[in-house]
Amino acid sequence: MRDSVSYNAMIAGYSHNRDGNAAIQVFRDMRQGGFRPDEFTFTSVLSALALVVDDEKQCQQIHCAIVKSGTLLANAVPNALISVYVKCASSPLVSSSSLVAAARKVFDEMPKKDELSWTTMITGYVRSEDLDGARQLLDGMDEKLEVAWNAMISGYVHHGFCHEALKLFKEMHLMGIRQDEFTYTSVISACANNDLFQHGKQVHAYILRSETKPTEDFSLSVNNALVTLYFRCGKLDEARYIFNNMSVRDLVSWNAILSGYVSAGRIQEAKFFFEEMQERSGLTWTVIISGLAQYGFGEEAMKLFNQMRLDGFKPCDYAFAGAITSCAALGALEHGRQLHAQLICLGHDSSLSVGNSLITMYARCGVVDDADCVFLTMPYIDSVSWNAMMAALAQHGYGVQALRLFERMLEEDILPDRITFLTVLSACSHAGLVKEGRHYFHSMHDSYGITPGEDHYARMIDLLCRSGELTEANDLIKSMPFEPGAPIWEALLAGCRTHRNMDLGIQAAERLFELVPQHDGTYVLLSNLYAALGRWDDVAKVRNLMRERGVKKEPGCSWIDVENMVHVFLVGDTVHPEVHKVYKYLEQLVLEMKKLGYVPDTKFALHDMESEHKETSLSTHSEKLAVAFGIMKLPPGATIRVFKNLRICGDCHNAFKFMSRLVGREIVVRDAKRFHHFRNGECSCGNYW
DNA sequence: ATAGGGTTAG
Repeated sequence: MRDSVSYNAMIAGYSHNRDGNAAIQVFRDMRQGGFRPDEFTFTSVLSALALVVDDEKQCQQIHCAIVKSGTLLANAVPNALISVYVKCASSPLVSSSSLVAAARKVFDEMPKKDELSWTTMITGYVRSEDLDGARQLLDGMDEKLEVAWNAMISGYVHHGFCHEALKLFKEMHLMGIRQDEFTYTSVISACANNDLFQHGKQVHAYILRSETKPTEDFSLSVNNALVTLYFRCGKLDEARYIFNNMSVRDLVSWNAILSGYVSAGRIQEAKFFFEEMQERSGLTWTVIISGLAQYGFGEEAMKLFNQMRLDGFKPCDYAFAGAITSCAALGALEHGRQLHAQLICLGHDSSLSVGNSLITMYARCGVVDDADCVFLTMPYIDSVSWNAMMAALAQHGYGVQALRLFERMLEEDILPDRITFLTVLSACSHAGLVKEGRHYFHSMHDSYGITPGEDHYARMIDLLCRSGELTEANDLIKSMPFEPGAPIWEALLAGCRTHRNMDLGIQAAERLFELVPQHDGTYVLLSNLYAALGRWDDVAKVRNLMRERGVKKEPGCSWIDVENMVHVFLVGDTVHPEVHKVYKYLEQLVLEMKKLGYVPDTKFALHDMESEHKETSLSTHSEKLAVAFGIMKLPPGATIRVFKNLRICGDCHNAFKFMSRLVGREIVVRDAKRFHHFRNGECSCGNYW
């Protein structure tokens, strides 16, 4: 036979071990056995219920039982009851407002509220996003209760009201309320996340002045927040200094220094710290994976994504987004599809960042339709989604559709940002929409108050140059409120090459030689400009200049995904195991293509900067090798998707038109700038690239 | 009962 004391002990035991359901079951047994629950029973059972509650009825039932038992007068019981209502309110399945109101009723009826009552109630409002409700309660509180103030401040920070948080922080100081590490860390991160670096540094100075005797825990958490603050304001050395001088570091410290270096683009340092870490969390992996993906280390990112799983971590949606971004960069369509399928199984596919990265992945792998499908089926979208989808259309030459999407975005009252306009301008550029480009370029400032940056000017100049408006482009450069940098001159030089404007082209090249003497692109463009005019002596001069200055041309490199394996070909490749078969096959193809009227562009062969030797035949271009390999290996009718690190060569572009007709297949080539879809002898870029 | 470390778009 049990007595009520042993029931209480069992309930408390299960509850302590976080087994809420078991505790509740014992509670039911106890009541069926006719035992009267007392205040100790209810405090245990309420903390058990808080672990599993997801339904308003459960709250009401226990509330009712408590009222009947008359235990509401002991503060521990109503406090725990408030806490259950609050927990239930933050469950996604219920409407929180009535639950918070019920909690508030319990709170109001308490004759003597204690610190816990106030804090729990205020946290309840914050959790259910009722910041005004929380604030009213805080303002009506006579006690100087720092925990409640901290909860309020962090509530403001998490909901983006960082200025309110800072105001409250000052007020707290003026009212002489004790401030602790919770206060400081919240305020520092508010500053770090909202570009309020001056405020952040003031807070730092204030802490240094005001602190009496910092405990170990105080220093640890405050320094963790400070490391992030200094990274965000670009003071890498100061962040590192704080980290180095910390007497104790925990996982948060290491993650802070890791993500600091990642977001500063210092991948080498990030990798170093990642390797050094003794303990890692899911977040650690997510940070390094997305960092590697973003800065062009796709293979490494994928490797770590797999390793993360082997280490027993379940990747969160952000980690998946990083892996998907890697697939986008690598053009690993099948792998990307597999990740997508896994996400659907895991139920993560409604995540915003996953959806956004999928749009980009499908687009950068050449299948715009699938990108569009993701975009259309996402349950929530934000400006990133719109930008990603517009970019997808723009890269594939669907300029008009991209602009139509932009107009729809405006109709739906989504505010365009700087990236939106970058995308809009490149959509115009890829599709030759000069008039539209001019209009949007002006409207970004006039209608949306966004000052065009150098990158916007560069796109605009690119657009003007492509359509032959070199004078207007030059005027635009002169009208810029800042000194033109490399991107501007590059756009101008590229345009001059297309339209054979020698004077302007040389002018641009000279500026580029000053600004970025080691950049191989300048030499290539200038040499192409000379070649276009038949000035072979000058072509040779540029080559010599390049050699003298020790500038190396980045070798052309193309790759193709066949059966989930990436096959890489370099220009004039001799490394790929099957490359000799590929050369033979390509020769046959060229013979057949000549019958259809293909004439190899020999000018290109002689003066192309990509080939080391003038005699080298055109067929050694890496994109030709990769496409030929694809035709050999992929099943009949399958689309050939090839990726190239540089821009596609003119002769290859011509050759692929014939090839697509000859073998009756679609050939999709992604080069450094955009996509080319070859189908039935035509290219989607309309020779405008 | 409150905090400190993150992501996707060009």
